[in-house]
Amino acid sequence: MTHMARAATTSDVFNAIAEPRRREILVLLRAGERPVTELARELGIDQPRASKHLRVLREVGLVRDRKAGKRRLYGLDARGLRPVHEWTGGFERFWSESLDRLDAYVQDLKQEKPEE
Amino acid sequence: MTHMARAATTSDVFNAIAEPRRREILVLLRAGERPVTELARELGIDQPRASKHLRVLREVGLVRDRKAGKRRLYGLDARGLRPVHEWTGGFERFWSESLDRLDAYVQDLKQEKPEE
DNA sequence: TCATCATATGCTCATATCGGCATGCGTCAA
DNA sequence: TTGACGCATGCCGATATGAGCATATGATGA
Repeated sequence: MTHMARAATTSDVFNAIAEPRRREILVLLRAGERPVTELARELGIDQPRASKHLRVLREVGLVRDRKAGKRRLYGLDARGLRPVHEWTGGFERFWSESLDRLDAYVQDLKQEKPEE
Repeated sequence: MTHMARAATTSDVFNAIAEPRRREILVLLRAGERPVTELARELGIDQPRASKHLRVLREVGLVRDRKAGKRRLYGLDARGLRPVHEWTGGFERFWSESLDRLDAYVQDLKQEKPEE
């Protein structure tokens, strides 16, 4: 406990979607529920890997699963993505409203003028 | 090289913002440029840590820096957040348009698996 | 009960990080 | 030139993962 090292990630949506495969899974699930095997096939990865990614997604609440006979269907529950969308949205004015401001910024850089 | 292990993360925006501190830094920078020392103080962390996080943010292009005399001012360049905002936006209909659909879904769950 | 299909887990290896510290480097002012 | 100041890095320790494989668990139907 002396060294805290990493910050325990897999229980937070931001980290869950930091994994490319997991983002792919979420995208695939927009088309509807699917069993692990099919997802694995569509992603081109083996079943254990797919299951593990799904587990992470389930733990953060981005997917839900339900048994369907011998299989287990995974479905999307995108509500957890809303906070991410809103957080990034908080920066919208910085990328839309100010292309000119960015230009000005670049000008400042060139002039090397101190300010604050 | 037989084992690929992890997928090289810190060169992608999704991973950059998966770190809480880094998100805090971006938020702070919305108020304007700041030198590392000040950011560190505002975050309550030491300077080296702040510098490292800023480095990651710089590498993915979310912040820019410019020398200002003895100091180095870091500024926000949120353009890189736009893709994240748009990606999550692609799931918007799944969290807004269908609260009722979700309810129905939950009902199904309860009926098939009445416990746990 | 048993064979089989569908999934979830357990383990090991190789890495990517993050936190802490100590230290190197560059800039400015006296 | 020298010393203080502001930052960036290097290194080490601890740990979270992800890939790969092998195997345990569950559920189904004969």
